Amino acid sequence: MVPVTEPDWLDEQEMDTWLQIVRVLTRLPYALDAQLVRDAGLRHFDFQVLTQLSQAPARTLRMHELAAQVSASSSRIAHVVDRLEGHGWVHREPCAEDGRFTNATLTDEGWRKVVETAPGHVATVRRLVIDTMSREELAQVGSIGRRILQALDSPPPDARPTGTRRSR
Amino acid sequence: MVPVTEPDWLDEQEMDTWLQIVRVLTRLPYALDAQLVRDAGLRHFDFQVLTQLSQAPARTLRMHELAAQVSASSSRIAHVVDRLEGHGWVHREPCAEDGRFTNATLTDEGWRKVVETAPGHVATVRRLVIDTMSREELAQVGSIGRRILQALDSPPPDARPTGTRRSR
DNA sequence: CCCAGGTATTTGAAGCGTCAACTGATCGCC
DNA sequence: GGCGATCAGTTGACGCTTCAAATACCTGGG
Repeated sequence: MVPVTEPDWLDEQEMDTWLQIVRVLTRLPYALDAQLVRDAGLRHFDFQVLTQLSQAPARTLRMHELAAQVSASSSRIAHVVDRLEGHGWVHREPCAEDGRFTNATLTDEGWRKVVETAPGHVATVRRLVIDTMSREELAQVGSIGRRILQALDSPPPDARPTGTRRSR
Repeated sequence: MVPVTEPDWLDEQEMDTWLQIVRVLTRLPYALDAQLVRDAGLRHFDFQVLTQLSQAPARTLRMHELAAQVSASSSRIAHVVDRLEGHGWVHREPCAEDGRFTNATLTDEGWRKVVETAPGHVATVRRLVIDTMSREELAQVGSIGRRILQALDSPPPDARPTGTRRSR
């Protein structure tokens, strides 16, 4: 019987870095939400949705495109767009050419909301994140982020092609 | 009237890095949860709670200490410990010396759960994060993480010392 | 022309986190 | 010694996310 998984533990430095990351993962989203809720009555996720629409041609995207751009499930997007539509910031309309699609469009009111909310949000992002780094660090973090996203996209080596589970 | 807030926009590189960070912030927690739920029926946050207890003297912490160590509100901790207690992984007991405190203790069963869950989780953390970085990058990310946490702890310059609210 | 299969989206229920209100217990001050 | 202040913790309601199931529409094959 093969030794299933030698723990392959994190050494001190690895553990320390991981700890910082977990803390940032926990607290940063909370802080972003807090600022936006306080200043604009908006969650960070909602703001991302509005922003994506504001940058799309004709301020319009199909639901599944929108979902992909903010890494959300279609169900989450459906609920969120419900809410945003309720506020009058987004308008939903079935696609004329292909009835399977639904187009979400940013309304003028939604556009105004984005414009008036953005500066405060950017200032927060600067203060909490961007301004804590030098130019070189900025580039490096960008690059590391891309690698992590790539790892997230690759299937775990666990998605075995039958009986090829590596014993690590 | 003072020019309210010059937008101070993010340049291309800053925006790119921020985008990567937002994506990681969105997707990494989801992936960590997914692995733990799949392999151990546990959310990442629950695992953090169990881990903190497992490392504490006598595997015991007061509720508010536990909360602080995982950056959670006391209310969240109360709910989570309810759940964990329901699984028999944690035991709650009012502190004998000072009736205001409640001690949360990791049970033997909880200890076993941590021990059997940890290797798979560590492997995931390695694959998704740690192994995407060189040693130097690891140190740098740790340091940047610390700076971001520090920024999260400092009050926004907006916490005005009376009548000094900047005009936004 | 109609049906099987695939894709896009919505819906509703269940679970978790947040917030505000509340209970209990200790401390300090007169 | 009693009373307000403060701190620890719990509770319940509400909102958001997830998950699974349902709907709606198109496409290709017989």
